[in-house]
Amino acid sequence: METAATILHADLDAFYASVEQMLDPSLQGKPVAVGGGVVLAASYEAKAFGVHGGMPGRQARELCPELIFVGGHFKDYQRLGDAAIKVLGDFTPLVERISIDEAFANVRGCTHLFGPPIAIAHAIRQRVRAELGLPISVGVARTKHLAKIASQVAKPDGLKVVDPEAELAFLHDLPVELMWGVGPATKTRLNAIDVHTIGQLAQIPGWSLERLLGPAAGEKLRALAWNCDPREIRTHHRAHSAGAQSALGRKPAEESVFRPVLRHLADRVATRLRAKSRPGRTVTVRVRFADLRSVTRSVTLDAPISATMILAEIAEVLVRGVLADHAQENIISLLAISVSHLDDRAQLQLDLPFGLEDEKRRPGARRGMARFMADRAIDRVRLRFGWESVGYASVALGGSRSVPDEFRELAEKDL
DNA sequence: TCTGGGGTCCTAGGACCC
DNA sequence: TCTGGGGTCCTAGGACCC
Repeated sequence: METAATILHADLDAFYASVEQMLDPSLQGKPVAVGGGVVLAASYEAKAFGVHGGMPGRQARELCPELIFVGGHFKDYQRLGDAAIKVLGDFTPLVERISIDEAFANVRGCTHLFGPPIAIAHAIRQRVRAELGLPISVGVARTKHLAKIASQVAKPDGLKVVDPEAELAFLHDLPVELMWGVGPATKTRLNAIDVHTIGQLAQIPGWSLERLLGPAAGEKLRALAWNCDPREIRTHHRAHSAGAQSALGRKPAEESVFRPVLRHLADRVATRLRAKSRPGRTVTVRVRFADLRSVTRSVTLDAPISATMILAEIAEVLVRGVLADHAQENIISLLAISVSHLDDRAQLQLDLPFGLEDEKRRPGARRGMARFMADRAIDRVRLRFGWESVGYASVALGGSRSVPDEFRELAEKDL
């Protein structure tokens, strides 16, 4: 654990919206929303009206009549997000990227080159502003949790340093929902016992907190409230799962609906698994009904898979099972496929065509090999001619998707 | 206020093994 | 042989994060 405040948390402000304002100066100072049907990101001017990410576009327009919708320059988001994180990397190799627009860094080892952490934080903000034209907030503290909270407090376009001597004084006045791990449900439970600040949470006896929130969450929040955060900067992560989902609006729960959607989802997921040579053993599907309740089904195979059609068929069997168990539901609003238990072996390997139940142990090697070769061929064609040039179900779905695939790709984590 | 997509972790019960 | 304990894996659901 660090003894000095050398952990930085850097977070680009209203990232997508800021990029749009930078690319088109006429948008500066104005309420901007990226997206259309759904708001993917809102500028600070739009947030002042109550507009926020995830909100339906219609509702956003009602809150803010002069709201300007822009299409979204997804390639630029990726490029500029990478460039901003790279600025951190110019100071230290100890960088942990959290998402497209956010990262931790530990500057403990480079202060002799660049000065104290506050000077480095200042330099990072200036460089991102000068070189990329984007506002970025930075928090500096002794722990990741505190650095993250500091950057939230610093927003927008600010810098906040938490001195090691003043940590609890800083932390305990803040509302509990600023803590990492306190979302709407936990906030409601804490508020119900009259806990509103992190300081109040810190005063709750451990056993009481664990009874309220469960052993893991209780212990974790109590530790964080007393600023015991042992987490180190981790420079490389391996993903534990990969998935894709698609909101459907309201569609009948019929094969003609779910089959093409599942193929498209399986295609997206399996292609990523193959690209990283990380097949997985557990297939999970999620079906959301009209009332937004959702049900999951999963199966764990004896061998990992990454072939598109095998994944699609297993997903289909699972979805049929869900629908059979909920025969009274005839409208579905979302389908999802996720593959977990990803193979950790680095080397490339062939897919074995395992299916469900009795198929679980039956090789059927010829069918599997044919599918594997077909997938490889499609992967190669796409590499040269683009995703839409060939595929199983993309054409059938073309255009009907609510969110552009470019946006989906931004959210994908490296496997 | 129920709206999009890609992830992580925790819980609880059951099966199974030692 | 009716009585203990520990560990691992699987499944389903929930909360949370960006």
